[in-house]
Amino acid sequence: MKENSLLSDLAAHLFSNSSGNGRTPSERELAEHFGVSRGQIREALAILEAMRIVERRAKSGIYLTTTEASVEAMALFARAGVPLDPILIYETVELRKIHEIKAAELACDRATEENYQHLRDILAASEAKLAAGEGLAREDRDFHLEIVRATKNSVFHRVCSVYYVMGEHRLPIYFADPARSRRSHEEHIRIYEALLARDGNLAQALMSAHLQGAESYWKGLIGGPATAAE
Amino acid sequence: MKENSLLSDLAAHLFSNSSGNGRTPSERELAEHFGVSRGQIREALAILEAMRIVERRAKSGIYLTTTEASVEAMALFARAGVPLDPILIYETVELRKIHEIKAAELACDRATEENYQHLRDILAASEAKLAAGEGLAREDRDFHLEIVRATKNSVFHRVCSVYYVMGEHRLPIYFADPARSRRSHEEHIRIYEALLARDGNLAQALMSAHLQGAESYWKGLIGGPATAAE
DNA sequence: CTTCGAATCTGGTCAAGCCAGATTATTGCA
DNA sequence: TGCAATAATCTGGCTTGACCAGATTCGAAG
Repeated sequence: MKENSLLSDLAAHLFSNSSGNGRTPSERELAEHFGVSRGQIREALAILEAMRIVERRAKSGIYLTTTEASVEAMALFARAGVPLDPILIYETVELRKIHEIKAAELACDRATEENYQHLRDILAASEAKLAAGEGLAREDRDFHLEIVRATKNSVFHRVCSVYYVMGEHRLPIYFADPARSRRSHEEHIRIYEALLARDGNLAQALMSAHLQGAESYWKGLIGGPATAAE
Repeated sequence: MKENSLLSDLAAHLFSNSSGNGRTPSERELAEHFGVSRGQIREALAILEAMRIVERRAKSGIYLTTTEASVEAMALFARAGVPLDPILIYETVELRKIHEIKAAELACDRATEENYQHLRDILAASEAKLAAGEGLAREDRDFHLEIVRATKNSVFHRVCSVYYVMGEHRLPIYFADPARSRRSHEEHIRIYEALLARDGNLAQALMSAHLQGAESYWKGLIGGPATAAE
């Protein structure tokens, strides 16, 4: 959709065309290689530098940062349309479990009427989508993020948002199956009820079971964390 | 240190000089306002757009994205030297507790000899720093991140790295107190021993207590989550 | 083989300009 | 007066060319 092909192409090119010391081709060379002006290259490099993928040293050159790519980088790449390594998806699901189970617990203590209203709205929208035979990708994201929002921890919400940005291209596939969508929706309803009852233990358990579904799905798809087979 | 003043200045300027529809001044106006060329402005805008703070519509204008700032934005701002809202620090500490307690548990199952060796190296470096009367900011970060790394979940590690980037300017203050540094170091040792013994429950408990110290510190400093004073 | 200075390279920055669609102002008709 | 068609203007996207000054490199002198 909103792809920035130069950004990802450039990143790929830098990784494969850097010297032993991590120095990459010069801006001028890159510009020529990609058939664009230096300005375009500089703009992309500015982003890459902000992501800490690259370091620009004045009058010296551009160097790859040895640090592994940051979350920001992952998110930005995802937003630029760069596909995510399957193993990262699995890891992301594991993290989601950690985050969202805890979020469900905290939400039981901190959720306000506004949160509950939003959740009801989202569930109603889900119902409508299901009736229309459409996927629930957006509603699923909204539901889960609303629970995180109910923790009243904005950083928590921001962090979790990243997952959904990264999974933006894959969620629709997950929800393409009507039966899965229906089951997911019903689990959401039960989670909502637990939250409303402010039953922390139940909410955690339900959320855990709910996310287990996603985990098994991805595990089955990519062969687990240690045996990632195409 | 690595400040990009134009980036933060520009962001601030955009927020206060946008029309009702979120449209900001044009690139040419911004260039003139900041006394730089359009190229500089475009580079900064590219980053702001990558952070989803701004949207550039061809032949139309630059518009503020209504979405609240993303984690990437927070991290990038932090890296650019923009101070963090105190309330966000408190929220970050809460999140750290969620993450790192779980990380300690997982690390007990998954840590390899390499992780243990790194932890030992870090503890030794801490000892040296303490003897030299220096702060432990870097070693503290390394210790905690190594435990996260031991979970063998790279996304987990990336997410947690963001916290330390955001707290980069404040950690040195925390560790300026020798007594606090010493106590922190000793807690690290005990956590390491629990990890080595692969005692998940103990590791969790120790990590929880350890982070409680940081939480109280920040809570005392900013007056808690709901009563942020000054 | 080392040393030191000059030619070259590099990122940082600026200026001026063209393009074509979006936007806005203006004109002219009903 | 009201509105629609038209022209002038504005805007981001992108390119070319140039200058600076420190980093780097390379070759000549010792």
